[in-house]
Amino acid sequence: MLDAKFVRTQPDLIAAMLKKRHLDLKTLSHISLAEFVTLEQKRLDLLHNLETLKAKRNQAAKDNARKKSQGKTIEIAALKQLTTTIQEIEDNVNTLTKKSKDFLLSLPNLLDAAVPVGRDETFNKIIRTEGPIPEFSFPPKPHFQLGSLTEENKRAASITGARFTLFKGVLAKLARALSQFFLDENIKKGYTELLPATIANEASLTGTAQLPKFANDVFRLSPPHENFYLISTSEIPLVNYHANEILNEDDLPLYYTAYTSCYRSEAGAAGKDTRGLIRLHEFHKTELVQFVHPTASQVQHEKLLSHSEHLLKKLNLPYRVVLLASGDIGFAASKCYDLEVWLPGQNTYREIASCSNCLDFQARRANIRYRTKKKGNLFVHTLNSSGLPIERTMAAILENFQTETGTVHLPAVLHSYMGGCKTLF
RNA sequence: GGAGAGGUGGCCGAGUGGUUGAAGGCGCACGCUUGGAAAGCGUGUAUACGGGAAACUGUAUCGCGGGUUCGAAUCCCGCUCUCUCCGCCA
Repeated sequence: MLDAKFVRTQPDLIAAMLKKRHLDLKTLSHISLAEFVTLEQKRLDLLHNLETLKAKRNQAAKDNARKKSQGKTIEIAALKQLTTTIQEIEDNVNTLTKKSKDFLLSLPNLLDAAVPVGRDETFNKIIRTEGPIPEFSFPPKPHFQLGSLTEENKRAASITGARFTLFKGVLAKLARALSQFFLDENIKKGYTELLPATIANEASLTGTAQLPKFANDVFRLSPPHENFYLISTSEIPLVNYHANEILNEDDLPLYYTAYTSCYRSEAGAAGKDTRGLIRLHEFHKTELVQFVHPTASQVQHEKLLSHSEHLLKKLNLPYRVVLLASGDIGFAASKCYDLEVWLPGQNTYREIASCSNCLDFQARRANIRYRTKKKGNLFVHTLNSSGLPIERTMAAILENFQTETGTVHLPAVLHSYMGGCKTLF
């Protein structure tokens, strides 16, 4: 969420940001920027009016208290009328305040100056490419044709449905090994491990900005549990871990990591990536979240990126770093790097991690501040990155390290996590 | 699921209708004291929004939302969370 005062005093900057993002305000909100500015003006006028009347009432109540203690009579009729008037104006103010807040919640974050301007992902900027692309003496297969994945996917579909998966034997063990490996490495980098619930409430999803705009992308429980949602990422519990808190300035930065299941409805993705492990309704992911001092967030963003990259490097997976364009970047992010891993079976790079600096956008929504000695309580900056998703990493391992006979050589760092097993299938 | 108790500032804790944004304590900051430290003494110490160049000032906030009242931390209703006991349960 952006600061109300900022939006009403500099609406042109908001308009410019929306244009860069190629977003039409009409699709976000039923009121325009100009209407918001007049709405705010009206709200502040009424608020001033209301506060004057309340001051009058408070003074009268104090006078009455004194009179009563002196045994004098109290004049009530006029004050009764005053209370009625106050209630009417207060109702109006509340209505306007809610409209104003709804509008602010529907606005995406401001963009960093470094974000490439462009309509879609074709404008993303490739920052660097890491690791040699493997060469095969045979046509490399897509991951879903390796091992027992085809068969297990059928079973998963019959148990649940499309876009669900199931692992058996060594693949189940590989998933487990990866989760342990990721958590261990993240802890080494200074992250504190959390194991949160994978259901969160409406306030938490609003805090990280999955709500109100992206309600279609998440699974919601049925009544009477309609205030509960399945988390689409553990960023939700990790960021909201400190919701409504005032942190110590000296404690920043705070690092958290969690391995959880993640649930996504993939509402707009019909027909895309229908086979294999790339796009699932339920997948597993280890996530990285940082709460940092505003002056440090640029530097921390690069550091966070290096933490995600570290995992890919340890696994010897070839990847590239991409800076997302204004039309492709997420709602809450002001600047975002994607890590894209090489998938030989598809002869392309695919997103495997998303590393975002949200500035104070989420902190404002979730009310996460830090205490300063001189400047009062200020909003922290939040950053998040994948560290890493299990299924997409498995797909990358299977495809990059496959052999002509169909076996797969595991990266050395996983051998101990696999109980000494070095080759799959 | 049943019964009960509770939610007050950074923390602990008083307050059951009236100049209470809230006693007292702890913590913290600054000063005095000391060779130095501790103790002691003094002063200060919530947040948000609005107005003001500033000093300062108005409003709101005692879990959340409603209600009663001239006036609510205090009374009433709903919700929520925590704790204790019972039941059930991985």
